[in-house]
Amino acid sequence: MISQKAKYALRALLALSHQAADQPLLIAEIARRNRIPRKFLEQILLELKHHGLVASRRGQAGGYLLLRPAADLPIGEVLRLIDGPLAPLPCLSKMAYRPCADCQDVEQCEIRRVFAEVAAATRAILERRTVADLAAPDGGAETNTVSG
Amino acid sequence: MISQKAKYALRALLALSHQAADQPLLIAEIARRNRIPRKFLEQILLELKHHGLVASRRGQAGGYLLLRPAADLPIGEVLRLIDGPLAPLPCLSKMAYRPCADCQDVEQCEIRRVFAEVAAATRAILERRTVADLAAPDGGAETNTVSG
DNA sequence: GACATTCTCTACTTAATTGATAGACTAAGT
DNA sequence: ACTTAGTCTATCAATTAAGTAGAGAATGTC
Repeated sequence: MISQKAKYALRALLALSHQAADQPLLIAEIARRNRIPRKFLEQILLELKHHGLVASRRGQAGGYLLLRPAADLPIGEVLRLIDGPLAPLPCLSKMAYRPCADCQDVEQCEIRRVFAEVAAATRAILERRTVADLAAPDGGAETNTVSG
Repeated sequence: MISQKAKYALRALLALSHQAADQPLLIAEIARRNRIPRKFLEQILLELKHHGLVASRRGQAGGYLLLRPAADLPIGEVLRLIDGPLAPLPCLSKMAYRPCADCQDVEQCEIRRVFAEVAAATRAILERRTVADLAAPDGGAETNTVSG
């Protein structure tokens, strides 16, 4: 299960993606539209800013802006920032590799092999699908479909 | 990430799968071989028993037995018992469907669409791969490969 | 330069979950 | 009756999840 925080982050980024590049969106506005607790959203956006996904301006006419086109922002990247590794086992994570605490030889781990398939499958989806894909209207035209 | 408990459960089931059908395996033995905390393993096996995956005998020559051939025991079934739904969102779970707390219309949820792909992909793997697949020796003969 | 606006940062809280540990209890066999 | 083993319930410490609180710092307006 992805966390509530990650869901909020994705929805916030989606909201920002609808915005013109010189029209920042207020935290309060994003929170209101998406029914996200405002103070919680502040933290989330700040985190996204620290990781370079969004920018912000303070004061009058301030708010948040997306720093990349939504189509260049994979869902997987957002999830990694917020929820940590996509992989189902630490020893399968590309970005945050860690041998599992309890198996002494990673290569010999029986469980690893099967979950490597899962890791590959989810990566294939989450690194291809972007925030722009979240916006797809009626199941129709998606941005990055292989078939189209 | 799958839980430590689920890893233990899978390893325990794998250990049981190597056993003859009339030769129960002791909790203590499974724990020792797989470096699983013994009392924790007791709970896990009990849970698996309550869900009908294994049987047990008490007293002298007691221990645990697998109730189905390992090849009929999908990894996904074990994970569901131990870690809960496989789906990345509650509203995508087949076994434990729940609308997400914060979106009022499930059909309209933007996030849902992309994660439905993830759910389908992981299900495809975890419902096909079984405990028997964990045992596959050197990357060679697996039980359920589509290609072979 | 006061003032309102809006983001920034740090700390805190509360509840649930994870990964265990403890110990009394019950059944089976000898 | 005694030993061997599984059964059940409670408890615990650490971590995480989700959210709240509030002081502070930049920015623009009058």
